[in-house]
Amino acid sequence: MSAEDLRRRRTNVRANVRTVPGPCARWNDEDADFIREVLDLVGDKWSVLIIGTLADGPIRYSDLADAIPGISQRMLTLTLKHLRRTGLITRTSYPEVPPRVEYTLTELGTSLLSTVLALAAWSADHHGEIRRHQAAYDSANARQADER
Amino acid sequence: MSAEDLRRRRTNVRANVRTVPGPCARWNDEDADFIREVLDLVGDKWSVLIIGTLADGPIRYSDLADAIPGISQRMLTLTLKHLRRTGLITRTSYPEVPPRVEYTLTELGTSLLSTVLALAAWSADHHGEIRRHQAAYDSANARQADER
DNA sequence: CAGTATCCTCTGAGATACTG
DNA sequence: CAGTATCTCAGAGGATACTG
Repeated sequence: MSAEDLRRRRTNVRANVRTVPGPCARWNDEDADFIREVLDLVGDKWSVLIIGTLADGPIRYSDLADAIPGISQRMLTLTLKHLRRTGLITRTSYPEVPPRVEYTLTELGTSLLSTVLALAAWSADHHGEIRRHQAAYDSANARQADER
Repeated sequence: MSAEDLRRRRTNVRANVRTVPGPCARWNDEDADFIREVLDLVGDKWSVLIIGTLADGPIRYSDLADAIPGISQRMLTLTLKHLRRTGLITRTSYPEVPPRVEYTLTELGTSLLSTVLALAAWSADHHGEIRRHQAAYDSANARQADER
């Protein structure tokens, strides 16, 4: 299945159902799965940060830890395993003393990175707007709480 | 800050640091925050599904529940609140009997949707490749477990 | 250096029951 | 219809200590 198909397909499914009884369209299970798949991949706290760091070229475990403030060894190791299993990164260990291990972004990983960066860019672009909405929403809620 | 800046900025920061002591670049805190912000927004289990459903036009609470199989009332309500607070959707209640409430995607929400759909499309495109990597990784691990 | 192994906490999310 | 109120639990993630 191709990229452009996704949007088209869901729209079609929706349209089909809508013409039958009324408004009650449902997600195609497969489409929902694709969303779950990416979220499972990049929806966690560290994956994107790691992938972004690897974008600058191969890097060692400890340098990775330094580059990503706040990550615990446990989470670093776990996330690296996860990314490796998915084929987004590769691990190369050099039999030296002291041991050296480098992590590298695969082509698959690079292709994902650019898509994810678009998301971060969206956030950067609309950050102000979002903050304004949140503030408005919160103050409206505070007023409601007062009235009670 | 603009969309194109994001990539450029991080690269610069990285380059600056790299020229000083060695490889030990760190994420700019602000950039990492942008990533956290989107993830907090769409990284959960239901947000994207809801946004995607709203893309077809305003829809009522109960129709939303039907359109998204598996979601609980609690999660639907909670996620709707979250999206509303961020300004991605709006809520309009019509004072009728029985009550009618419609949720509508804002422009902000629409702009996010298209970006997120790109991610889903990526998943659709690389799904096969990912599955192959996972299978390979798992069987390699199973062999290791046997050898022990 | 590059990880494991444990323990612990806290939150995301489901199930169920109730209400304006 | 469109929610709210509780209870519950699994697992994501942190802290700390240990190891090939």
